[in-house]
Amino acid sequence: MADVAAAAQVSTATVSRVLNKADYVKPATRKAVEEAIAALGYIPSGAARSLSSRSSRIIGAIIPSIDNSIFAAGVEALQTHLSERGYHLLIGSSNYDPEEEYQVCRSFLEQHAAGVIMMGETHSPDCLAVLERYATPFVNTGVYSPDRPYPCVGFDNAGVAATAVRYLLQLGHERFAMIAGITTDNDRAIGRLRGVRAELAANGLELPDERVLECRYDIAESRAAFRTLMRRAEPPTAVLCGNDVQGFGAILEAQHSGIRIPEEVSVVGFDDLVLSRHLKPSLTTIRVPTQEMWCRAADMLLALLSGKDTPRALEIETSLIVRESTGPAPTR
Amino acid sequence: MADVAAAAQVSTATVSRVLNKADYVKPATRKAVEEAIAALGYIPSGAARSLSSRSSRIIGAIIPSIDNSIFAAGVEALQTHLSERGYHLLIGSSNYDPEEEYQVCRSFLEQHAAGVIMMGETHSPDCLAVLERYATPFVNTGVYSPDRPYPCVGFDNAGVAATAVRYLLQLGHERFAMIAGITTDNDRAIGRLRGVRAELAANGLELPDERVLECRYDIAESRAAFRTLMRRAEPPTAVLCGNDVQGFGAILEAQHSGIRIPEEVSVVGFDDLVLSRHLKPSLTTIRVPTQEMWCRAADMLLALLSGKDTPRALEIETSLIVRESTGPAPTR
DNA sequence: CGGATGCCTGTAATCGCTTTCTCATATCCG
DNA sequence: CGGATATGAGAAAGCGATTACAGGCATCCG
Repeated sequence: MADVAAAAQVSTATVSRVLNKADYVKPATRKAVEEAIAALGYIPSGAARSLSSRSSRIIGAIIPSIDNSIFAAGVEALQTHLSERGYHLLIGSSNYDPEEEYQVCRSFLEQHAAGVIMMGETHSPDCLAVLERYATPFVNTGVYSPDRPYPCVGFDNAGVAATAVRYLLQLGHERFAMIAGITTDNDRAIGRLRGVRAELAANGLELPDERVLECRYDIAESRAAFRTLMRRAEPPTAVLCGNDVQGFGAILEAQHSGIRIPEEVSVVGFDDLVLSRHLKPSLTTIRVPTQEMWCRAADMLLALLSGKDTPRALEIETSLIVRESTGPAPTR
Repeated sequence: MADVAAAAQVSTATVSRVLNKADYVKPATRKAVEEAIAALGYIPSGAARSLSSRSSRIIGAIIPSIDNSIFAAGVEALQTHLSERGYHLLIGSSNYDPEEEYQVCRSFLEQHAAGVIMMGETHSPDCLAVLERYATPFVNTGVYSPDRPYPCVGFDNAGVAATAVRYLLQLGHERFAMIAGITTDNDRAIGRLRGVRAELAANGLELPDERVLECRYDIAESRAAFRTLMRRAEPPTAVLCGNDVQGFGAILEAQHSGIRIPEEVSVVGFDDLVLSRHLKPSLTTIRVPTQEMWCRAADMLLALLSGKDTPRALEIETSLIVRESTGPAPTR
């Protein structure tokens, strides 16, 4: 920076002013500084900046697993969105484990992250405490809980899952099953399962435990789960999946074992991944505008950072996309 | 840090020594400091550290697009691998554009990245220059060019693609087509196409331009490309895809338009994504151990950073995975 | 025409750590 | 037992920015 200042015949304070677009700087001076910067190929030190300004342009995002289309698409959108606003994205994955999430969070704080975006609202007390202690704002995504004190951008997983159930009820289904995500420490998975249960209960139907199989968002495991369900004495006529990947597992397993979808059994996914519309049969699912969700979460976080006032809970619209994998309940 | 030092009744220099695991510190003193750190919930400032030590624990990775399973899996593995070694991963995407890559690279340098990992070996001169200027080592992944001066971890795209061609030739195929990735600024896509062309030429066969369709790694575009190829007067009996996603497009399009794979046409992918084994027919492809590739790239970069000596070019083993999507050439 | 005002720029302290000296103490050996 | 050698710990100088604070110089107005 001293070199730039010398080259432009100004002080480092002025260079700093030019860099930060603030304050008064005479156009001619500004130009001289900018030319010096370009000529010297000067890149300001982010470390020094954040040290001295007590703020950084780094945002951390903690994702359960990047290796899942839904998160990958979100991270991609987030990265682009942030970089357009001059921020950098630090990523970490928690593997759905609050303790790992806490560790990642600490490492973000170590890097002076200005804010953090996390999935869900189930965080370890330590994690919340350390964020609080370092006065670092955060936003929960994938959930919508206006009554809770934490900023969030997402939707009501239970309510949305209930929508899918209502649609299947209209089609005359009565024997339901669910391939759910692992519910341990995963409020989204829990919410979806709860929503399904509640809506069925409201219609006098039950979802017995043996009709709920939890598995990871993994095609092989989901295929196995679907196979297990369909081999039961009384197989379900409708299978709700916790996520599209599980829906893919169901459809692919059906293709392999000759089960006809939707004639024998209807399948509904959740997320609307790109592949869903291309499979045969295509997958009926809940569309979640992932990219938008992450960008809105970033916006909210940036607003929080700059002290702008912003709603602290934002609901993202989801919609049921009916495709080929669902149909009327088979008549026995 | 001063608080910690005070609590442990030592100087900040000693706290620093404890933190950096170096130098001599009496076990008792070390323990006192560690307890003080834990008691105060102290998190050292990465910015101050890198400012003062002129080195950071940040590695930047520039990926063309995170929203592609192959990169997502790689990034996931990379993040985990680095975090186990005390490093943080900064990510950026280039959209296959060298200029964007350069900008991302600059922003990494701004954050004092200790090293950078990039895809491929096609980088803008500016990018190379700035990395050089800031003495920041980098590793190219997805390519293997032992003769070039830049560290790389990957494989010979042309050579590997040729393997797939040889296999198809053995099956009696003579009319080939290729759904290639967009070759602009993408040396991997170029290499694969070149390898296919070369191997065919070596066997007296030609791959005319009208039998090569470039499209993005996107199911919809690949479906369209496959459809176009198969509607030709003389459709190919073997279609090579630049990537598994394009292979998925081919298989899914075939499912929809009633084209029988492999009876009418054989399809080969590249990468061996998870879905490949689950589609029906399952996709014959080249397996690329992505996770391993990224981890080895990280290892090489860390070795470069610590001055350890390390080979500067590492070849990753790929293998042809024969599945259901390929078979003998149809007899006319 | 003098002082107030506003615009622009410089000086220097500071951010939280690392690291080089420097020095005190403990250990060792002949 | 004395001096050389390790070992352990502190003092203080930066690292490269930001940001009060201060001050110079036009401009403006009474």
